[in-house]
Amino acid sequence: MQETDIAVHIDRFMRGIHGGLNARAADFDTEHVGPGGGKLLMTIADIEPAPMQQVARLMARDKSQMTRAIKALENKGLVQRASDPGDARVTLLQLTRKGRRTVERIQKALGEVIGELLSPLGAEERRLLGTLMARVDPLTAEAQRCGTGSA
Amino acid sequence: MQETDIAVHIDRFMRGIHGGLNARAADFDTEHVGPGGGKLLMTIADIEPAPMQQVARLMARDKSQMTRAIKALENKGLVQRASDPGDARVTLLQLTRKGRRTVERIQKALGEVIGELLSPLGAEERRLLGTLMARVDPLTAEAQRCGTGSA
DNA sequence: CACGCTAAGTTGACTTTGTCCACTATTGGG
DNA sequence: CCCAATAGTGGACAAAGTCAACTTAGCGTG
Repeated sequence: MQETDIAVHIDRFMRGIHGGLNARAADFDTEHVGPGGGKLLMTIADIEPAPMQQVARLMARDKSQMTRAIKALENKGLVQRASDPGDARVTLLQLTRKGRRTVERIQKALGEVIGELLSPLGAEERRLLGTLMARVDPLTAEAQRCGTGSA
Repeated sequence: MQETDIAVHIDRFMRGIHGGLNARAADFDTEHVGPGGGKLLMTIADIEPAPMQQVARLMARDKSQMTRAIKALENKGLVQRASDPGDARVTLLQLTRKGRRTVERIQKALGEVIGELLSPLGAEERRLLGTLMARVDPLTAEAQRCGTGSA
C-alpha cells in the first residue's frame, strides 16, 4: 500500500459522512443549513465569539465565501454579528439560542454517522485514529488556544 | 476530544492536500486535468480496464458526472473508451500512454504533498494511520479485488 | 417470442461550492 | 498626514454535485 492511498480512503470517508448526514438531513437539519452551513456553525461554536477571519482560516475557505455563508445563517436567525469593540475592522460572530440548539442537533447526528463509519474499529483504535489525525492537523493547537475549552 | 472532531481534522487534511497540489499544479498538471480529473485518472489506473459504473461507485460520484469528466479526459487524449464485449451496456476505460504518464506525475506530486502533511508522524505511525483508514473504508476490499495488484 | 424489469450511460437543467479580483474601511507605523 | 497591511464585502465566473428524463442493452418469465 502506498501513502497516496490514504488520500483515497480519506476522500471516501468524507463522502461517507456527507452521505450519511444527507440521509438523515430530514430529521435533524430542521433549519436547512445544509452541509456547509453545519460545518460553519460548528466552527463558530468552537471559538465563540468568533472573528470571521479566523473562522475562514480554520475552515480553510475563502473569506468571500464566509461573507455569504454567514449572511445565510444570519437570515435564518442562527448567528449574530457584532463588531469587535477593540478593532472596528473585525466582525465577531455569536450563535443565537436557536443556533446553539441547531449545533447540538447537528453534532448528535454527526456523531452517529461517524460512529457507524468507524464501526470496524474498536474503541482503542478509534481513539488512536483521532489522536493521529489531530497531530497531523496543524490548526489543532490554534483552535484549542482560541476555544473556551468547555463542552 | 469528541469523535466528531475527526471529521474536522479530516476535512482539513483533504483541504491540505488540495491546497498543496494546487500550489504545485503548474509543475505537474501539464495536461490541466485539475483535481477532479486527477482523482479520476488514478481510480481508472487502479482497476483498468475500468467499467465506468464501477469507477463511479469507487469515487462515490454521480454517474452523470462521470460521463462528463471522462469526456474531458478523452478529449485530452488521456483515456480511451471501449465497449465491453461481454455486455454491450458497459463502457470500459483504459489509460492511453499519455494518460499513464500523467498518472505517474500526479502520484508523485500527491505523494510529496501527503508526505509533508504527515511529517508530524513517524514512519510507524504513518503506516498505522494508513491501515486504520483502510479498515474504515468499506470499498477497500472491492478495489483490491478488481485491481490487477500490480504497481 | 413478447413482456416488463433492471442496469449502464447520456443529457439537460439547476444548485452549491470554490476562486479571483476589485473595492471600502480601519488600523498602525513612520 | 501618508502609506502599507488587514478585515470584510460584492461581482463574475469556473468547477462540482444533484436530479430527473431518456436510450439502449441484458434478463427472466409466461
